[in-house]
Parts: sequence; C-alpha cells; structure tokens
Amino acid sequence: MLGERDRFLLKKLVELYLKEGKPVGSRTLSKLPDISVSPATIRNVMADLETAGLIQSPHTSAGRVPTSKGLRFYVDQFVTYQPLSREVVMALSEQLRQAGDAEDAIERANQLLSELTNMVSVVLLPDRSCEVISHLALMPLSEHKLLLVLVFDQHDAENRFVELERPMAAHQVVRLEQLLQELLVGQSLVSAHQRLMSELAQLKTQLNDTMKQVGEVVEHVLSWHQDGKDQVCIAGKSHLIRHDELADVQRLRALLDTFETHRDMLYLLDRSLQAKGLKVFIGRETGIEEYAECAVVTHPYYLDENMIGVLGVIGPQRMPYEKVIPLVDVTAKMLDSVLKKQYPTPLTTQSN
Amino acid sequence: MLGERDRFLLKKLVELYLKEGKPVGSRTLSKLPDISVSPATIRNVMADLETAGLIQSPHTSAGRVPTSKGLRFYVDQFVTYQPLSREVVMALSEQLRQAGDAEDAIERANQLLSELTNMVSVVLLPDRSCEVISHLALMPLSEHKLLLVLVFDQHDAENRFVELERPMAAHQVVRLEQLLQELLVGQSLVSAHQRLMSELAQLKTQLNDTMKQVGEVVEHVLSWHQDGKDQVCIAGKSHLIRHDELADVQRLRALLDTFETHRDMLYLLDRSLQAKGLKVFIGRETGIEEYAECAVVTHPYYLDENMIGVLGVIGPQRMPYEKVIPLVDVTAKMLDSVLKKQYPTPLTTQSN
DNA sequence: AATTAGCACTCTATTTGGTGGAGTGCTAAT
DNA sequence: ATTAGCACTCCACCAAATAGAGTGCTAATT
Repeated sequence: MLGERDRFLLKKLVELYLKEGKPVGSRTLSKLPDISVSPATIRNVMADLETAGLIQSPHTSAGRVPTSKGLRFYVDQFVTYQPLSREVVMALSEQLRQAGDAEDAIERANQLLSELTNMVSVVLLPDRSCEVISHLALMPLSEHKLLLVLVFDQHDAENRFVELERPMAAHQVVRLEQLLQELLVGQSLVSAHQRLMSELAQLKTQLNDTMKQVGEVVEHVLSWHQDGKDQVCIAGKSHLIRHDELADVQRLRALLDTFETHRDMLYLLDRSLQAKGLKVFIGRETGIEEYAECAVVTHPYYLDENMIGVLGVIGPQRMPYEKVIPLVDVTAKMLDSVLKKQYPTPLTTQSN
Repeated sequence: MLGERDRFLLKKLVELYLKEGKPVGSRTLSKLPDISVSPATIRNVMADLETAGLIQSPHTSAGRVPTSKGLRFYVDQFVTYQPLSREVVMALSEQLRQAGDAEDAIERANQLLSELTNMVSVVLLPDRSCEVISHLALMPLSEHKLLLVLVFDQHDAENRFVELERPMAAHQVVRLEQLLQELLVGQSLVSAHQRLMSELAQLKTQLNDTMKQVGEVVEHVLSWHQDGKDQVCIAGKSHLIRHDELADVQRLRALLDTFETHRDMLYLLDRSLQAKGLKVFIGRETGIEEYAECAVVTHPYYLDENMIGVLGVIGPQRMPYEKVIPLVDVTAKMLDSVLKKQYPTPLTTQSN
C-alpha cells in the first residue's frame, strides 16, 4: 500500500504537472517549499508509484507524468471543493436568471460553462418529446397565416408559423384552436402527433372545408417534432485549439468529428445520467477511443426532483480539476435553482 | 500595362497557388498543359508581375506567391461564377425551408454556409429593436404565471414567461392583454418600451390592483430588449484549425479573440451592408489588423426589397474563391427567397 | 533501516555543418 | 521576342555532435 508520504508526493507531482504540463523530475519536486526530502528519496518513491501504475515517464531521462489512474487517484482523494469566487457566482447567477425559458437557461449555462472553464461544454437537453403540452394557442396573423404556440410543462414555449393556402376566417380559427386544445393538451408531443393523425381520419367527413388547413397544421407539428432529435448541445469548440496537449492535428480533427455526430457524446452523457451527482471520466474511462487523451466532468441537473438532463465539460486530461469540478458542480446546482425559481407553480398546483 | 499573356499567366499562377498552397515556380507553370512558353519567358513575365506588386517570392529561390493585390486582381477579373452542383442547391434549399421562423432560417443559413465552405461563417442579424410588433398575446398558464407572445413584422415570434407574485383572475388577464395590444402593437420594441413607461405613469391612479403586475410585465419586456444587443452570430469557428496557413497559434488566438468581442466583425459587416451585392475583402482591405492574413466574402440579404442583414464567410487569404463566392451568393439569395416565401403576406395585405 | 550523495548511463532537444534541389536573374544565342 | 545555358542563392533535409535533464544503482551516512 501507499504510505502517507507517497500519497503526498503524488499529490504534489500531479499539481505541478497540471500547472506546468511538463514531466516532473525528482529534483524539481524536491525544491518545492513544503518538501524536505532529497531527490534520491523522491526517486525511490517515484519508482514505487510507477510500479503501482500511477505515474510513468515518457522516456528514460524525462520526469514523471501521472497516468489516467494517477489522475483518478488524485481526483478521488485530493481535490478539495474550493468555493468559487463571489464574482463568478454572481455573474453566473445573473446570467442564468436572465434566461427567457428553461431551454434558454440550459443553453446559457452551457455557454457560460465553456467560457468559465475555457473548454468545450456540453449539455444533454431534456427530452422534449416526452414533455406534456400544457397549453396551446392559435393566433391569426393574417388571412393566410397563423401562429401556433405550444407550451410544454409550463417550462418551455415554442412557436410555429402556419402558412395557409386558402384564407381562414376568424371564427374558423377559434374553432380550430378549441379542437386542437381538446385533442392535444395533456399529451406528449409523440402521442399528440399520433392522436391527431387518427382523429383526423375520423373527422374527415365532417369539416371538409377547414380540413385541409388542419392537415397543414399537423404537418408542421410533425416536422417540428423531428427537429427535437438533437438532444446534445455543444459550446466552445474553438477552445480546444488553446490546449497544447491536443496539438496533434490528426487527433484534434478526430475529436471534433465526434462532436458532429453526437452519438458518442450521447452515450457518455447517458451514463452520467445514471450517477446521482458529479462524475469524472478520465481517459479511457470514457469508453470512447477518441477521448483517450481527454477527461470529462459531468453533473446532472434537476427540475423539481426529476433528473432531466446532464451538463459537463470536456477537455484534455491535464485540466485544472480543482477549478473545473467546482464550476461544473455549481453551474448544475445553480441551473436547478433557476429552473425551479422560474417555474414555482408546477401543473398540479393549478388545480388548487 | 499588363498584356494578355501576363494576365493569363497570373491567372494560372493564382489557380495553382490556391490549389497547392505552395509558391509556384516558372518551371512548374511552364509544364501546365495550356502553357507553351518556356520557363525563361515566364520568369521575365513574373519579374514584371512582381514589380507591379501582384506577386512576390518569399525568398530568393522559392517560386512566387500572389499578394493581396494579386488576389484582388484575380477575384475581380477571373473568378467565374460556376453554377453549384444540383445536390448542394437542393440540400441548401431543403434545410432552409425547414426553418421555423426568420431568425431560425438565418441561423440555419449561417450554419450551412460554414459547413459547405469549411470556414467560419458569420451573419449580421436584422436589428430586432426596430422591427414593429404586429401581434401580441397574453396566455394565462396558471394563477401566477402568464406567457407573453410577441410577433414582430409577422416574421419572428418570441415568448416571455411572466411570473406573478399575486394570482391574477382570467378577466384581468384579458383586460391587460387588450391594454397592451392597444399600447404596443404597431410600435417598435424601443418605442414600445418608452410608450409603456409613460402610459403607466398616467394610468397609475386607475388600476391600482393589477398595476404591480403590469410593472412586472414591463420589466420583462425591457430586460428582453437588452438581450437583442448581440447582432452578430458566428458559426464554424472550429473549422479554422484545419487551415494550415493559420497554423501560427499566436495569430489564431488573436483571430478567435476578435470573434468574441464582435466589435471588429460588426465594423466589417456594416461596411458590407453599404455595398449592394457580393463583396470580397482581402487581407488589409478588411481594415482589421488581425485579419491581415484572411479574406472575407459577404453578401447582404433582403426581405421584401429591404436589406436587413449580411452574411458571409471568413477564412485564410488562400481560399477557393471559385467555390466560396458562388456559395455565399447562392446562400444569400436563397435566404431571400425563403424569407419571402415563408411570409408571403406582409402587414399591408392584411387591411384588404 | 531509512535516507542521501555520488556516479555512470540514457535519452532528448538543440545546434552545427554539409549537401541536393529548386528557382532565380542575367547573358548570349536563336 | 523568345529561349537555352549558366552561375548563383537560398531553403529543406540529414547527420553528427553537444549539452542537459533525469534516472537507477551503489555505497556512504544518519
């Protein structure tokens, strides 16, 4: 097992490596103010740490660099959750509070996180297709144009313009709105779509005139739903350039390409969704070959005790964990509170 | 003046340079299939082109590279607008047509342009604060929560949730909606804000009860308006990594930093707004020091004959102009047509 | 028994010097 | 006016040499 001193030296080595990005030698380490053993002793310890698989040297006469396993050890044992500076917290809170709706808040959190960490930030958006339509409105804009407003779970609203081939009178619009409200409110987007399809077939005989119009509306709602597929949102990709450890253009491209498909990212975020709190994936722990040189820090976020998504950052394995981990943690929790604060009256309260 | 042959050789030289990215020598040029003069002759011509400032050699024994001036000459005189492949046009059209509203369409165009050109794409969004509110609705979601829907010029709709401290009865909501409609419809966002402020002061005495609620609504509309500041939208930043000519990390960072502030970009896009059609800025023509190694291709876009914004791409000076120029051109024009098609009934038609 | 100084050794990063090739400008021949 | 020929320049590339950082091992020290 590792003695107290070994652990301490590992900690110092990792800290220095995270700061400087270069292999750390025994001499360099021995010169640190709070280390009072000789380089030779450190070398002995280092040899032990190396056989334990926690550090390794790139080549014979370089210093040591922590392995993924070493970083894991460091993160698990030594990272202290330093409180963030007041300014950062204030800025975060202010920015998030200005969000228009839930989705906006989540995207802002994503953007902010990427800026604060100088890394790529990513969010898994809540699955809109399962959210329930709580309100619906149909506004006539002109004779040939309507605006369909859908509100989901009272958190998010979306608009969809509806172009009409034939003009539609005001009373028809009102009737259509009522019909849609009856059919769709309380349904999820998926079931609403199905419901509308089947109902339309039945009603076909009745409303011959406006029917074609309804058909168009359906088509819009439908095509819209397909949009919702894209559940992953990535911000700050250009930050990657700044990291020297990813200087290899080949790898960098491969990394960027995985961002395009979203598949790998989804896989990873789904796994973080299992964990209840903050989670750190280092190197191959991500399970994605292209992320072998990277680390990912994630935290789920909640709405009224329901876990609805995940947010996190991805960067090089050599990232300032002491800063990133609290930032992800705080951002996720602040997002929770904003989502809750913005919508203090869930649907159930309405029936009081 | 430049003779016919000189011009032809310049054209060939630029084409080769754009393709290969390396200095072009007289021997290489002489071997091209449609060139039948000797290297020596070409050298003489090159000497002339060099004194004319159109080309230059990085050092004594390298080939020649076009200067910004040379590229300008090339773009002005030789770039032929090759029609785009049918697939590209179809893909563009389809993607744009799926847009939900005008802003969505513009952002899609931006995204598409960056993907098609493999460069950074940028749009100047229409100034929302000058657009006129054409419709307004206030939907009650629960006792404590309303949804304010604003429609601008029939092109764009935005939602804003309004939290209420005290519950509000349905009839009050209806009354408030009418009041807001009377006050705000037909106003721009800026004037609407002012109007509301002054009117509220006058009405203060009357509606004591709901007044506080109205105050909150105002606050929301106001804070929203501040959001609209961000008129520039940049896509595809990560494409920059792929260009070898911008390999210098220092410069690349400087470039990325200018994207953050938006100031320089705004200046440039404002200038393109002056020009009626497609515009190419090469190197220092941009007027921005950080863009000295870059070129920018822009085209304004229109809505019903009104120029409302600009879109364009920015990349290294050595970019495939024959592809990029048509792409920017077509994207801008297709955006025009989509914006027009989506909203075929301008406000004036309504009064018929 | 643990720690440390000393030393031979290894490997890398950097410098230096040399060589081949690509390209040029000039001059003289066509 | 064009072209062949030639001397010249400069860079890209390679090899050898060098300095330095760091190691592991052994023997001395505490």
